[in-house]
Amino acid sequence: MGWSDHRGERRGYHHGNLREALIRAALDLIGQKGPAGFTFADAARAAGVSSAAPYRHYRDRDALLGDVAKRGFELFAERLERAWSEGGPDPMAAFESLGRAYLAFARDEASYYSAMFEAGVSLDAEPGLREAADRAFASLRRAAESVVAQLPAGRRPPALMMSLHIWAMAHGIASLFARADAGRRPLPMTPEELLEAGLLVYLRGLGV
Amino acid sequence: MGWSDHRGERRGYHHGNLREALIRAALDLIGQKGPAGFTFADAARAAGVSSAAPYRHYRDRDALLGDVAKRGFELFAERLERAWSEGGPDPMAAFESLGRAYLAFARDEASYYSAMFEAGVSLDAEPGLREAADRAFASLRRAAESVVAQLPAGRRPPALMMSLHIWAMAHGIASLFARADAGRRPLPMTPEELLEAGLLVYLRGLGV
DNA sequence: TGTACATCAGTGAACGCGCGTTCACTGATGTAC
DNA sequence: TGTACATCAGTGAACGCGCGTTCACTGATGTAC
Repeated sequence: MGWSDHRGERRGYHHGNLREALIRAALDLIGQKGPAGFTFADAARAAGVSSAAPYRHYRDRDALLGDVAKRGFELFAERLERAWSEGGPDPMAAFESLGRAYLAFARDEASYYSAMFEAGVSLDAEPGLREAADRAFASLRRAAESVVAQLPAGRRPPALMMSLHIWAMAHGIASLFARADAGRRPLPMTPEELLEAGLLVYLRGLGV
Repeated sequence: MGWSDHRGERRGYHHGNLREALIRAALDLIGQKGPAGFTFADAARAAGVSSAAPYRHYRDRDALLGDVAKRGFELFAERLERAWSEGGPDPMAAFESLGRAYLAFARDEASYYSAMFEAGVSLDAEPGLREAADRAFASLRRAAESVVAQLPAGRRPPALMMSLHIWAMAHGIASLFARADAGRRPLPMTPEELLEAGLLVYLRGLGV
């Protein structure tokens, strides 16, 4: 922070916020050309800095990408938790809200989503990455547990399995239909409606 | 074909089967380093040929990748159709077989699956690509129609929507859990069991 | 409050490397007669 | 069946380019006294 904090402009010899600027540059470039479509040098250029400067902050391009993925999962977890909002006003409404938040994130933060799920970043690549990913998944799991708890004791499916199904369907819809992936398939409904309908059918199948 | 057809060995000045050799090289390299992890020059090297040779067959790396994706969809469609085997012996069994075939393809032909869904290849990149992808999807849709037809006329969900749900769940499970993606999440069950359970719940929700 | 000094976060020049691409060429194949 | 010739599918040398990476350096910041 400090003197270079206004709209990210350079102010002198030191950038002052290069780490953040590199993250933003990486997100921009992912948005333009996909997760494989940029280099360390590109990121430096986009941040308005010499090609040697990024080495003060990241070991290499993969470390930068790993940090982007980590921040993505942190943001994702926050968004999902907020949407779930502790199950209120009632579990079904919270559940729908969670699903919409999932797709909204995949669309609005498409570059983050790409770095998290499509860039081939290993969860062990960056300290804290796996924890951040776990935290995001925990939101889904908590929601599943809450729904399961509504069922009579004899007919409760395993909440873990249920949350994996929900995650798979949401991720499947997001990556097949909800990305601006130039040339994907036209749908008879929006991805949000598709996911909502899918989750309703699934929950009915569980007896909810 | 002809004189260089035995196990792909070079036999003289002409390769004789370079196109196929480049495809195989691309698949190998995707398997080793991911869809972004190889270059046109790498493919030439792996095929045992000078770096100028591939230009006789492909405009550039993207054209090669596009061809790989197209062949992948063709193979995928065949496998799905064979698994469905015209709905026999009964629709539910055929349905399960289809699901297993989906995951088996994603695992056994991981390089093809990558080129098809993770390499960012546009469906318009290569003539015939979209048609091949449509044919694969048509298998899923036909299966959905067959299951829908078993329901009483008043309670038939749209088969297109149903097939999109099934595709999304299968793709979600394949890409989140069934890839050897180094560092993914441990599961309480196999991806096949997870998909089978998910489809059963979903179908029960439809009233099947 | 001022000064000296350590540390931090940049610069810019340099390098080796491999990629993409073109080119004139050449060996092998196919075909017309 | 043999020969001449067109075409095809390779070679290998060359090039310009941008990337990754290192290095000695330097300007700015923070802090001890």
